[in-house]
Amino acid sequence: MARPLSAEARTKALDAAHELLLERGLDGCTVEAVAKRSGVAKTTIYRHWSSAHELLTAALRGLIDTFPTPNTGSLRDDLLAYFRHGLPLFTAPGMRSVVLGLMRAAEGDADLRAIHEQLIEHREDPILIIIELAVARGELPPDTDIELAGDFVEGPVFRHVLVRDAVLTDAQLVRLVDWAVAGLRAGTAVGAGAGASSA
Amino acid sequence: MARPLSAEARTKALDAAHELLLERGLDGCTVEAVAKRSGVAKTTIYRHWSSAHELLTAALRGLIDTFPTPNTGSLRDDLLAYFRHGLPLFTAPGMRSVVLGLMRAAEGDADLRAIHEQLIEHREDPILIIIELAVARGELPPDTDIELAGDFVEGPVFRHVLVRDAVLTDAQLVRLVDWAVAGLRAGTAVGAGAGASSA
DNA sequence: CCGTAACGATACGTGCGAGTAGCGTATTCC
DNA sequence: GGAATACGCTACTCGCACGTATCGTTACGG
Repeated sequence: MARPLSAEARTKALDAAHELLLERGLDGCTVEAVAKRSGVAKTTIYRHWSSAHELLTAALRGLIDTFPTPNTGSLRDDLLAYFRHGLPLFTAPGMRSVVLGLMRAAEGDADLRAIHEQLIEHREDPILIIIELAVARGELPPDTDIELAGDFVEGPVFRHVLVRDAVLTDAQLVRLVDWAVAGLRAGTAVGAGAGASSA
Repeated sequence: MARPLSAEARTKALDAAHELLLERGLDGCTVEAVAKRSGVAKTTIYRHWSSAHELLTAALRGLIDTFPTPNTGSLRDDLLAYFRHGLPLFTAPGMRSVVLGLMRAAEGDADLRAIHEQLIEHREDPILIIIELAVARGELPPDTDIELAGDFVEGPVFRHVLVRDAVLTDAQLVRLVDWAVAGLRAGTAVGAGAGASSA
């Protein structure tokens, strides 16, 4: 063999795929669109990835490896740091389509399902790690259902940004986080409002 | 004119469309699929609806007009009633695809956008009405941001069911609702756990 | 009871993206 | 420096859904 697959073509194609994902979402990230934008010929793309599917999953994996897992020692601060970093990504023009499309695709697609899980499921989701840390610190009750708490914390942001397609101001984010932390803390101390003595 | 458009064909097509939406989601509800399943010829479908788009929106509207707005006098009970009724619909095999696809489509599609808003936005969303009632009753602080509270309350269920595609047991639902109510109540009465003296 | 128009069936044409084939050119390993 | 091979390009087939055209058939209304 005289000539290896060029890293340049690969990089250019992946970059274009990332751009298309962010700008036009999952449906806009077709092989033909990637070829057109990147300048890499469609045939060349098929030399690097055996199918449109593999290109897409590769591009997606590249995108989701950018979420941080803050550890400030405070649940509230961890959550704020996480959301403040992740929000711009979620609010990219096509990112809603990516996330939502991913969920749809996850229904019947093994490869996308794996990405979906890495994006959202246990052990890979920074949110869950943040909550586990809070439980370990004693900031949350030891019997806290981690994954359910993850829904409780991240769900509101999801709904606001992805479902309602609304702008989430920092003040609103802070309020959501405060509500969530208060709710989780009240989780055990049901009968007593005493738990709220935190602030 | 000698023969009106048959209500039977219309009904059969809409029924098939509903089935397809619930079973196979937005993408599975094509004119050809509706024709095949309903036994109504594709040409006939186009006599009733001028485009695939109109058929789809008609079918969607038929689906979303089924959500209740309970008013038990208790925020907690209203929320539980709402979710207990709505959950089976959300968890139909294709319903996630419908809701999520709707959000994606809502990005650029005027008609779908209208449905999207009816489904999720202000004044049409039972969740928001439930919260408004709670505020009016004094169960929640008068300065509560209704829509943000809607995110806070419904978001967790969305994430659990739609995003994570997990089963939501009734015990988990109760816990989420309790967390949410506790969080919202703690909203203003920050310094004092006193507000929780309700229960 | 007769005409009108909806009905089902079939066959098109269109658009678009996946994936393939063949060509001439450029590059890199040996 | 030469052989192998990736590269870009063009052109193609295929599948699928939309939407239209044209049948013969059937049912309703006047």
